[in-house]
Amino acid sequence: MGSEVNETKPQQQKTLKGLLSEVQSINKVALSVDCVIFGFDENKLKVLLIKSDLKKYQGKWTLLGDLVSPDEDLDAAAYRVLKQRTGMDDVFLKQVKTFGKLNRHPAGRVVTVAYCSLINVQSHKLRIMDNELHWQDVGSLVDSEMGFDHKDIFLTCYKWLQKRVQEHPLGFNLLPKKFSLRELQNLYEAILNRKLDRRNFRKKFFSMNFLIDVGEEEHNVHHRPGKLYKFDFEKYEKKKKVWAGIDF
Amino acid sequence: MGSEVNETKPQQQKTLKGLLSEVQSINKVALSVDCVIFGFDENKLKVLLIKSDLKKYQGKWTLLGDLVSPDEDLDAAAYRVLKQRTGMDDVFLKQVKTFGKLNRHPAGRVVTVAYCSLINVQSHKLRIMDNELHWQDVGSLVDSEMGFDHKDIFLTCYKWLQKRVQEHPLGFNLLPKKFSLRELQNLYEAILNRKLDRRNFRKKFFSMNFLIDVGEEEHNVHHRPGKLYKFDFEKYEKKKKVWAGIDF
DNA sequence: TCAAAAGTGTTCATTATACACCCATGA
DNA sequence: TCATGGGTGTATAATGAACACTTTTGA
Repeated sequence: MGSEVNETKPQQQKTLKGLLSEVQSINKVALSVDCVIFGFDENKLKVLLIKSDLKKYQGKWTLLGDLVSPDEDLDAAAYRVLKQRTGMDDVFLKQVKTFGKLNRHPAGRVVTVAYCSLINVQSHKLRIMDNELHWQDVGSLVDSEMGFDHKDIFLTCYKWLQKRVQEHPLGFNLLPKKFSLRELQNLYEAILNRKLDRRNFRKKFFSMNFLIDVGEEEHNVHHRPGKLYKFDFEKYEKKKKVWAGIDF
Repeated sequence: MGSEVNETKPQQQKTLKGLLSEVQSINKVALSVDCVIFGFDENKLKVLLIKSDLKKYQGKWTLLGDLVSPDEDLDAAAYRVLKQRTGMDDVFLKQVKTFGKLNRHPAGRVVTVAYCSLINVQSHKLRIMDNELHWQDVGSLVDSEMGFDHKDIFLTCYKWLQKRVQEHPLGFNLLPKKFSLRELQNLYEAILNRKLDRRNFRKKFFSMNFLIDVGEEEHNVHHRPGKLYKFDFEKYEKKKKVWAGIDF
C-alpha cells in the first residue's frame, strides 16, 4: 500500500535551457480554435456552420475554425476566424472548453479550443451569402450529425449558453441595440427551449432595473407597437452582484 | 461600407493531404496542463504548490503541471501529473480554462490547460513530504505572488470552485467519505470565505435529501459527537435537476 | 460541573408562479 | 370593427434569512 505509488518519478529542478529544448522539440501539437457562432433570426436560435473541408466528412456540417499560429494569441485566433467569416469586429466571444481527444482529427493530433460567439444577425446579414456558410436551426442541429467531434463541441457550448444566459446579460448580443420586451422574451424562449410567462418575464426584467426605455416604439408591426429598450451595461458592471445560495 | 470587410480571405476547400502538411509543419505549439489541487485541512482550504523549477521564478510558488505529450490525451496528462505528485488515483479533476497568452512562459510559446482538482487530504497525508511540495492556505495565496501566470490561473480556478460548489456536489471530494455536518459547513465556509447560519445550513442539506445517516458518530472530540453522513451520489445523478431562474 | 458544540422550529421577508382583462394599433 | 399582441396586478406558494434554547458528551 505504497509501493505502487509514483510510477513516474517527479521531475527534477529544471534549467531554462533544459526546458527550452523540451518545449522546442517534439513535445508540440497543432492547436486550433473552433467557434460556435450563435445568431437569432425569425425567432429561432441559429448556429453558423460550413460544409466540411475534408473528404472524410464530406456533406457534414462543421464549426468555423482554424489553426492557431505559434505567434498568435488564442483569443486573437478566435477573433480572426470570426472576422474572416462574418466580417464582424467587436463581437461577443468567450472561451468555453478545450477538446483534446487523441483521434479527434484525421490529420493527426489537433487540440482545439472552443469559443462561443453571439452575434446580431441583423447588422450583417449580407456578408455571408457567399461560401458554403449556413445558418442552421439549433433545434434541428441537436438531432443531426456533424463532422469531427463538432457535435460534442456544439452541445457543450449550447448548454453553456443556456446556463449562462440566465445568470449574465449575454443575450443582448444577439439582439439589436434597441429591442422590445417581446423580442427579448422570444430570445430567451428560443435559447431555453421553453415557454415563459409573459407577465412574470416582464416583471423580472423590470425589477432588475437594467432596461432603459429609449422612448421609441416598434415599426412595421400589425398590432400595437411595443416600446423599445436598451440594456444598461454600465449600471450592470457597477453592481457586481455576489452570487449566493447553495442548491443542487 | 463593405470594402473593409474580409481583410483575410476565407479558406478554400482543403484536402486531407494539404491539411496534414499544415498540421505537421510549423503550426505547432507546446501544450501543458496545470493543476490547481485543492485540499481541506484544519478547517482551511489549501492549494498544493511547488517551488518554481526555473531560475527566473526562483523562490516563487507555482502550480503542478507538465507538458502534454503528442500522443497523450489532455485529461490523461492532468491525471498523470496528479498521480506523480500525490500518488492518488481516481480523484476529482475538471478542466476549467485554457491560458494561451503569447509570453506567458519564458521558454517560448506554451499554451496551458488548467484543471481544478479536489482531493481528500486525510487519505494521503504522507505521500507529499518529499519534494518541494507545500500546502498553502488559499487565503494567503490570494495576496501573494506566483510564478508564470499561475496567479491568474489559480484565481480563475478558485472563483470557479466558489461558484460551482454552490450548484454541484463537488465539495464532498474534499472530505472523508463519512463526515459530520459541522465539517461540511466548515468546508463551505472556508471555500466561500464567509460565515453561514448553522440551522439554515442543516435545513438546506437535509431538505435536499442526499445525505445518508451512516449510523456512526464522531470520535475523539471534546464535546458531544456529531452524527456522520455520506453523500448519496447515485440519487443525485438520477435527479438531474433542471436549472431555472433568470437572474443577474 | 463545566465547556463546547449538537440538535432543533418559528417568524418574517422575499421571491416565484399562476392567471385574465382592457388597450392601442394597423389592416 | 376586428385581429393581434401590448401592457398591467393580485393572490398564493415556496424559499431564504434571522434568531435562542436545551441536550449530550468528554474533560
